[in-house]
Amino acid sequence: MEQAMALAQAIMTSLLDADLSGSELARDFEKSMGFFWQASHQQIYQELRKLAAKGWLNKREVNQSGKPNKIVYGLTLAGRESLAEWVYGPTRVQPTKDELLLKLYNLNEDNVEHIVGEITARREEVMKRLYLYEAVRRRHYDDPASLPVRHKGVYLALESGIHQGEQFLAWCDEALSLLASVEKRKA
Amino acid sequence: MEQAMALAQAIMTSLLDADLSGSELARDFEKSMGFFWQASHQQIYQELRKLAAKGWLNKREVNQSGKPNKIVYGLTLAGRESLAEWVYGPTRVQPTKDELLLKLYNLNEDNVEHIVGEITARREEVMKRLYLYEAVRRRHYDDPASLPVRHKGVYLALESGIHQGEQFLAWCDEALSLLASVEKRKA
DNA sequence: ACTAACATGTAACCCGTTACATGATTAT
DNA sequence: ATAATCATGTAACGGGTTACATGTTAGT
Repeated sequence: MEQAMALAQAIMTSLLDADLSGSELARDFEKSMGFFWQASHQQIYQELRKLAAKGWLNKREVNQSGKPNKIVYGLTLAGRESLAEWVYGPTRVQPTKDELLLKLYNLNEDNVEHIVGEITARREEVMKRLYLYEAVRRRHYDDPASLPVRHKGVYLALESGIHQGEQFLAWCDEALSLLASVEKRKA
Repeated sequence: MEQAMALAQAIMTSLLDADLSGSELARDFEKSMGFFWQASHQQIYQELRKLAAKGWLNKREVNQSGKPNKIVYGLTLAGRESLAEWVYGPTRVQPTKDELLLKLYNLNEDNVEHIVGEITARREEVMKRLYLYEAVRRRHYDDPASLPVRHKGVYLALESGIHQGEQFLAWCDEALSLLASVEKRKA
């Protein structure tokens, strides 16, 4: 039934604490679990319909003042049970595909400069996201050991994102310093 | 023309140094660039046909003693030029989707034990790959600063994999130590 | 002969992306 | 009115995965 990457479970997980509409979910994916899961709104609306048809979600329309109505989805009991079971199933990882690393295999005197530029730009992006994550950590997860169990899990996921970011910054610095010598030699 | 992740360029990059057959490419993807790019043999055979049709690769059959014949592909001049241009195009990243992090959002007293088991298993896997990468580094990239330009790029890609692995091990340790307290409290 | 490994494929299906469409509300 | 934003979709396309198919060589 579930062959592909678990978008269904990602959505249901987002609904653990609060009922959300499609557009809210799409925004949530960018912010909360965005660093290890992404989905477009088209994907989400489609999946929501499937999940509702399976009886794992229920839907209700909500009037909003100043905005068009939204359709809010919530987990059913069957949905919660299915999600709880899913945790014991096989775990898949879909490793990163990064064209930047591929480009590095094609490095030469002509394109060093361009690639150095790309690395620099990526470093900036990652640093910005890292600031956000660390702000969240400081605000909500100051004392991890005292958190309730489930929040410990969320904290660890966030930590994973922070570690990855820091690792990437360190790698960028190493790369830029190694490539600086190439650029000089070229000049 | 090229909308999706650059499998075509990944293949052509693998053919920069040596001509290879489909099955050799499939094996190469697992070993050399496997940590940031993966492709099944079905995907590769299909893409090879497209690339040959475009005139970016040429093919020739090679007799092997003790094995069935293989069809070896090599870059044409047009292929090399197209690859060199591609480096200046936009760079896409397809971030990791990791169900383990998603499962962490669903952490509770009942499943902690299972999740701890999964983290431990993943730690083992990553450590094994890390040993391989570090062996390669020690053997071929002992003195990065003195490498020819393109090998500097390959070295940096490898370094990226090593950094990621080390970061992941550190994260596992943090996670396991935080979750150990949960398991004890449960007992 | 039979099995196992190697090498190259084909076909069906589904997921995810891209592009486009529709209606509601607010602001100017 | 018109433009801009929000919210919810539909449709087409292509890439990737899964399952299956075919032939070759080596070993027993």
